[in-house]
Amino acid sequence: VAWRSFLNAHAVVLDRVEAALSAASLPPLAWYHVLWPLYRAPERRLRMGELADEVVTIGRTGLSRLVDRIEAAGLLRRESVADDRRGSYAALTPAGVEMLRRMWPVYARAVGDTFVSALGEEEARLLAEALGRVAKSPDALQLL
Amino acid sequence: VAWRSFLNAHAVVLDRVEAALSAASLPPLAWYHVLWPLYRAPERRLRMGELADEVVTIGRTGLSRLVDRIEAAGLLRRESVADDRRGSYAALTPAGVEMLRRMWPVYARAVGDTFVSALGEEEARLLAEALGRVAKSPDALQLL
DNA sequence: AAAGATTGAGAGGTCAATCTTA
DNA sequence: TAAGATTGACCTCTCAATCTTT
Repeated sequence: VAWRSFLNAHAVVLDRVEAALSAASLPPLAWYHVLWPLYRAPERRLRMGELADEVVTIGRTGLSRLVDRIEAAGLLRRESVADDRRGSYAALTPAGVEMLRRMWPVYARAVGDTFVSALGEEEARLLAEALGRVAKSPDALQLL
Repeated sequence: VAWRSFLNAHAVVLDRVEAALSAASLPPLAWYHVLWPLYRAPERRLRMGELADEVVTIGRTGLSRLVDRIEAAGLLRRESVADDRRGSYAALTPAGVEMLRRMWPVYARAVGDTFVSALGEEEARLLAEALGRVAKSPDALQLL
């Protein structure tokens, strides 16, 4: 029913987005999902755990490896935390900011063309509100 | 905006679904996505290519491997095609039908609890219609 | 040569165990 | 002992190459 359309739409739009990024010789969408929260953060850096909470599409362990790759590409670097020597920051570099600037229009255009354009203004507003509720539904973790 | 809630909702609901299946000692959702189209098909079987078109969340190559595993579990078997010796069917077995029966209530309940329950009746209808349009938007594959 | 499907090599993900610091 | 983060072993997906049949 509604769930089916939801799954299909997700698959279709993501395919188009990745294709658009790839066609522009840009990194995959996951990189954007990491860089963007860093850009918005107070000092343009976040602790790994905080970052993991933002990047909903990947687990804490996968994030570690992903950050490895992005760091190797020079778009962020790890920094140690002053008052807690266990933790580490992921901190955006200037090259990372620049990459965000290049990815954004491609990402936005792909989503606009395939997703937003299929929705009316009013529908988009309604959908955002309804789906916001989904994300906050109670845990309901009564196993078995 | 709306897109963000969409991505979050997708991640949240899928997590819950996989957790519910796993807690019930059932296979992952992808198996359901393969078995269900077979169940609906004329002879409870489809050619690999047709099946790949139904299972939107995976590519043709990944489907080959996935079908390997499901076949090894005895839920389907491959059959040769009478008039085209290149092709092969994936055909549901009785054990496959039984597995669908066991997965369905768990899957439905998880989606119901996290997704449907957060939407109103009217919203669900609207959403299905709007997202249906997304899946059918034109290809727009003017690279670069 | 092209179509249907699978396979080898490699990229990227998870779970459980580990290392370090609190 | 527990918390923050990473690593080792393993699993699954994709791309390009392959095999078979048309």
